[in-house]
Amino acid sequence: MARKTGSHSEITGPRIRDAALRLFARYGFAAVSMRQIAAEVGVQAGALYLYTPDKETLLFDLLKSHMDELLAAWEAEPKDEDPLTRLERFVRFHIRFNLERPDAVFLSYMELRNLGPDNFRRIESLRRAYEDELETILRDGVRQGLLSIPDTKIATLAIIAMLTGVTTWYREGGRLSRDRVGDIYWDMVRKAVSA
Amino acid sequence: MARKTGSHSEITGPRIRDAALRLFARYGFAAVSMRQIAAEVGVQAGALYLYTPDKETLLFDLLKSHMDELLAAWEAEPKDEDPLTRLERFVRFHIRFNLERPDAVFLSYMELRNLGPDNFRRIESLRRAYEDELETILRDGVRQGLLSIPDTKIATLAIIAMLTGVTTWYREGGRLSRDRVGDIYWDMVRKAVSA
DNA sequence: TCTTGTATTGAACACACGTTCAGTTAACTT
DNA sequence: AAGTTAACTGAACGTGTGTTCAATACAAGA
Repeated sequence: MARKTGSHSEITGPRIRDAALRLFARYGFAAVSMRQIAAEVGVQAGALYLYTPDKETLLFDLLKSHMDELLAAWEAEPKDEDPLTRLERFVRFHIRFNLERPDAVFLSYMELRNLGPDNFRRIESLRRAYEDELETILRDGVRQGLLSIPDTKIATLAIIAMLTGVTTWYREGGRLSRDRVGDIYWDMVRKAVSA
Repeated sequence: MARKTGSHSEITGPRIRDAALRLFARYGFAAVSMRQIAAEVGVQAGALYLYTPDKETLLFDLLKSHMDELLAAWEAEPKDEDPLTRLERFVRFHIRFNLERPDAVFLSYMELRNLGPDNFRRIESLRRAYEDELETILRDGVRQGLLSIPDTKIATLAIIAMLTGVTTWYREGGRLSRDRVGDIYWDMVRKAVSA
């Protein structure tokens, strides 16, 4: 038996990535076997190797895609003049983007250690590029006297950690809408860095 | 060959826990084998089972001990009257305590998913107890008109996420002392929740 | 010095792992 | 209708997994 009716590369490839993302996020990279991923897709383990050279590359591609999408989506946001408006946009953007991809966010913050040194560095530099976007906003705000921040680098990391934490507790259909969550976090961030 | 000179249960036990904590934090629970832990201690894998019934219980004991220590250490802190002073104490306490145990902190936030349902619930309820300590402070502050917080539950989680994030970037002997880090975060937290 | 009990070894168990590949089938091309 | 190719199977490879346990070597007590 081989090649079931109606199966194609364009379908199986994404399905493998989807299954891997969900399983890695739920159980951890090392705890998930290639056979589990294959079973989820409805295929034998060997077939996965038509789509990825090995397991680590599968993880890397997921992380890389996530970071690329994150940076591209932020680039696509309108560019405001006022640092305070830009900061508000960043806060709401980060929450919205992360709540739409909780699995990818979790992976990105938890499974970097399963990457080899080279792959690790590539993801890290994308992450730093994203952090720099926020820090630039904060620095501009300080320079214009709109914000008061003892250390913009730490403030950057603190704000991102705080915002990213949303994914750990937010549940769809819960007490609060996404917009309301955005309002609440923006209130805290704005006050935390205000002059 | 068996039982090397000068080895005792009181020594091997803690050494196993130390090695397991370090390895689990660095490589992840599932990625670390009992043989690796044993090798770190200088013992054969079978010997570990004199100290733990199985691998998951070893992880659980590490997480449980960490949470117990965390709650006990917070209990031992002076109890202030003023909510603002209590909040400042909490912020500085959390940073100080976590920076002293980066491995245990990392484990506690990353490897809960490797616990069975019962063990998971036990750790979760300890975590919730700790979060309640902070939320009580925030609520008292709001009630006395000292703080302005749209949602104390979210503020609790946001503050803890922000503070815990310190362990991901702080390096001993780096640009900032621990006290300075405490100052910076307290500045941000105070402003974020101030009336 | 001899006995007793504890800490540890080392081999074995059954199973699961990531990965490879010759073989097989369905779909596409001509 | 025949030939070609892409998609996938199923079995196998060597290695590693958590865990058990009889055998053993040391330390302490009498």
